[in-house]
Amino acid sequence: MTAKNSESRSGKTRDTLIRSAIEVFGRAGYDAASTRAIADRAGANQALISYHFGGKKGLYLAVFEYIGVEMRQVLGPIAKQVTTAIQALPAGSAGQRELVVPLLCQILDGLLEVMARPESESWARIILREQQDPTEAFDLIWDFFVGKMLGLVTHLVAIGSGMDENSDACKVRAEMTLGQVLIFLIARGTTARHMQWSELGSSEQALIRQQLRHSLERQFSTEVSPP
Amino acid sequence: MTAKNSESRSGKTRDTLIRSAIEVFGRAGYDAASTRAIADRAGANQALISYHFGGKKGLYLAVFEYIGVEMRQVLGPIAKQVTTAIQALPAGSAGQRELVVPLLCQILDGLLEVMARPESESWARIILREQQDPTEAFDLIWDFFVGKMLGLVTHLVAIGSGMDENSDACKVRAEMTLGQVLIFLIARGTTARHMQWSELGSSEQALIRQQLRHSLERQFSTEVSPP
DNA sequence: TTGATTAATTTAATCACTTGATTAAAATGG
DNA sequence: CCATTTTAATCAAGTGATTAAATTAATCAA
Repeated sequence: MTAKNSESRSGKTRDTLIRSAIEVFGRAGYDAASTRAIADRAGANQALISYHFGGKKGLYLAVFEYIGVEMRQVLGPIAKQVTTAIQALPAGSAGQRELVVPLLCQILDGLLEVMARPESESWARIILREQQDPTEAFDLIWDFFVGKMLGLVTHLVAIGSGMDENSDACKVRAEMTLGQVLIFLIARGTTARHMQWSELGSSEQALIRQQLRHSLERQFSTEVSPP
Repeated sequence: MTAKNSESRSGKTRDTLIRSAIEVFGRAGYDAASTRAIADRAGANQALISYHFGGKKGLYLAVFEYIGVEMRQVLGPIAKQVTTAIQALPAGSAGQRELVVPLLCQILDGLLEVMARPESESWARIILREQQDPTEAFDLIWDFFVGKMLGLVTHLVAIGSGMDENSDACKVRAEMTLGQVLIFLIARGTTARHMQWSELGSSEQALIRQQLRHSLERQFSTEVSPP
């Protein structure tokens, strides 16, 4: 196989096409995004999509592969950090429970920051669309993004709430926790009107983080909760 | 204007087309949904879409009008019930604060129930899509669905948390609260894998409601929260 | 109750246009 | 020179919209 590195001529074209495709797919959705629009934005010939990716669907998959790699680079370190922080303390210890809220904040803040970046706004849109009708493309990011991050959150929620990590109740609780921050990425239309925010800038993110921390502290404080 | 009631021949055709359009738009999205597919599913001629709605876009708007009416019928009573319950008690009273969690549950349970119904699964998909790129169609449901329901939640959160109802912090908190339940409607793909749920049936909804209540009680219990 | 008249509705055919993919020729660079 | 990559032209299929003809149902006169 010829090198896919972005140094070669072929590699550069692939890169440009993928980057353009992320924008167009994100804005229009898979079906409404025309290969011509993608090629035009990339300053490339339309036929190159078939040549390099085998077709529109191939390009779409390449986009998810690309996003998966980028996402791993940003969220990977956070995931590792959180994992080691938990494992550093004995399971069930009070110290571990005290870590739950700050670690949850760390994960959710990272998620918010990554997905709210102007560059990755298209990511969020693409993933959200795929989310509603998962195709094979979803597999390319599920393992890490959802599997790993959601798994970590579930683990933390289990520690913080005393629930069994493998119980449905705990998983539900974990998704609810994620929902508290994801809502701002998903319901941008509503947020824009409700808050009269034109963008999800740093000050808006700070406010969300602040309220998120309050909420998490209330939910997973170290006091015992009623059975 | 000739009657639009579903008794007349014209009215029946309009009704059938709208119902079919909800399914097709929901499954495929606006662009990917072809007028022929909509007409076929409705057992009608494709040209009738232009005749009755002026075109594809007109049909799309009619769909939102339809959804808006239906949603009002289901959520309207809940909204009224909650409003009167709050107003029955003096503002700032302890009794009012005690109502916050049950009333929030009532709203969110209603939302979950409505949007999780098999018939309205398509609604959720259409609204979510529109949410990401709001067009004029969004206006047809914003006022009630988001404006009113979100407004009520914001009001309850204000009472429960002691925040100023008009502050950004309170609005953020309200959206976070809604996010806890909406995530299950939005991230079906993730939920399906994480929980290994094939549908959002009554037992699944019951589990969500239960955890939701726990979470809300922790967040908005009557104890004073730190400033 | 008839049968003709008329407007509203439905149908089939066709319009110009865009879609994703393919092809053969041209260009590029090692 | 030659393999790789890019280009322009073309394909069949599908798009939303429009048209004129056909059908339906209601109205009025007898």
